[in-house]
This record gives sequence, structure tokens and C-alpha cells, in this order.
Amino acid sequence: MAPQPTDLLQGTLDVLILKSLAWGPRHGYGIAKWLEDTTDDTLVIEEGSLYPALYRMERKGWIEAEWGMSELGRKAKFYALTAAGRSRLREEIAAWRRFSVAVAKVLGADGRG
Amino acid sequence: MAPQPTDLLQGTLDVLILKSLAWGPRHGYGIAKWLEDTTDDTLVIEEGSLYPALYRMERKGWIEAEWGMSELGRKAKFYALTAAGRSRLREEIAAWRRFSVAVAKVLGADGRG
DNA sequence: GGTAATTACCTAGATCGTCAAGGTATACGG
DNA sequence: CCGTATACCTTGACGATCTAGGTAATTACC
Repeated sequence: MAPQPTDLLQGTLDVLILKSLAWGPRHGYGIAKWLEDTTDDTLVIEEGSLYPALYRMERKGWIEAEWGMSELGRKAKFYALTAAGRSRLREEIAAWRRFSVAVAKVLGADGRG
Repeated sequence: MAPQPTDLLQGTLDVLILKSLAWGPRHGYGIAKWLEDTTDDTLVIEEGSLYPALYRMERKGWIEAEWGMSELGRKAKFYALTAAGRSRLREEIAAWRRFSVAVAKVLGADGRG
């Protein structure tokens, strides 16, 4: 277990997926690869986490799926943000900011109080 | 549900608790209050999350408990970091840094690649 | 004197996201 | 022809958190 992907992903996967679709549709495999590339493999998305998350988000109306062909000529299911998904993305980014600022306050606190 | 405490706490509670003990023992109630105060109620620690977390961490040898008296003269169980807990705290802070940097990369990415 | 709020602890049960580990199928490179 | 990469999916278990209860002592208020 070399890069030890932490449990920190919990609750954050959605916003990462939504963000990966912000500039256009991607297929599932491409979402995972993009996230891994963008974070230099700090974030590794297991397929057993990815696909259930995609279904969940599709049920909630944040993304829409359509079958198509990948860049390499293979059958692939492309996901696109809906209007609701775009608005949800904004909310989740704001929530992440609030949260990470709060954690930073704790980790940088001096122990008084 | 006014301030909507997110699910983002997942996987982060341990490091927050460990950090709250970095300058000396606190009792459970005090840990929760300190975290809420320090983050202006952005992070709200439910007691049903807190006490199980404390037991878990005690079992793992990161913290030690001792009964004593609170500042207000009530019976209270004080938790203190062990050497293992201190080292664990350092690791978890480093993991959090890696993780939040990675998320920032994703949320700040320009969509290329 | 009664009662609400605060302090301080604890637990059982349910929920829900993630992971581990399996599976299918096609295409490409050696 | 066999391994690797691409691309999808599912089942089952795990485990952390939350909900919603409970106890008990003290303080504040009316």
C-alpha cells in the first residue's frame, strides 16, 4: 500500500466529480483518471466508489448520462452537468471552503481558550 | 437545519480531537466546545460522534483517560495525548495538508488535460 | 420551592459512503 | 497469443457518523 489513500475522501467525492465535469462531459473512467492526474495520484478514486457515486448523482439530477465513443474509439458513458448540478457544484465548493478554513483554524490554533 | 454541518467531517474528526489535546488534557465536553468555539460553530461535534471517537482513539493508544474535576467543579473524564498520539497527530496533519492541497488543485483546475 | 438550562457523561440503532474484490468485454502491443 | 490498458459494473462488508434517546449534578431564574 504505497500512496495510502486516506479516508479523507469521505464526503468530498461528489464535489470532485462535479468539478471534473465543469468544462464538459467526461466518461467515468476519464473522471477518475483526470482526478488522479490533476492531483499527482494524491487522490485515487476506486471504481467501487466512483460508479455508485455517479448513479447517486444521476438520481439526484446533478448529472446526465449518455452513451458515446471515447477518444480511443470505445463504448463509454459520458456524464454531463445539469443546471442543478452546476448550482450544486457552487454550493459544495462554498461548503468545502468553509470547512477547510475551519480545519485550518483548528490545526493552526495556539491552544488558548 | 440552519447551519447545515456537512458530511465533510468524515475522516477528519480524529485529527481535530488530537489537536485539541496538543497543549494539555481536556475532557470530552470541553473538546467539543473548544472545537466549536475555535471554528465559530462551523464544526459542530455531535456527542454521538465524539464519545465513540474517544473510545476508539483510547483503544488505539493515542490518548489516555483519567477522571478528575472540571473547572466548574463537576466530575469529568480528562483525555491526554500519549507519545503515540502525538506522533499520530503529526502524521494526520501531514495527511490533511496533502489532501487539502490536492482538493485545491482540483477545484482550481482549468479543465485541460 | 420548582423548573429550565447547562454541564457532563454514555449508548443503541440506523444510515450511508467507501472500499475490496470480484466480474465482463474490447483493443492494442509485444 | 498473452498481457496490459481501457471501460463498464456489482456485491458485500466495513466503519464512521448521526439520531435519538438516557442519567445525573449544578446553576439560574421566577
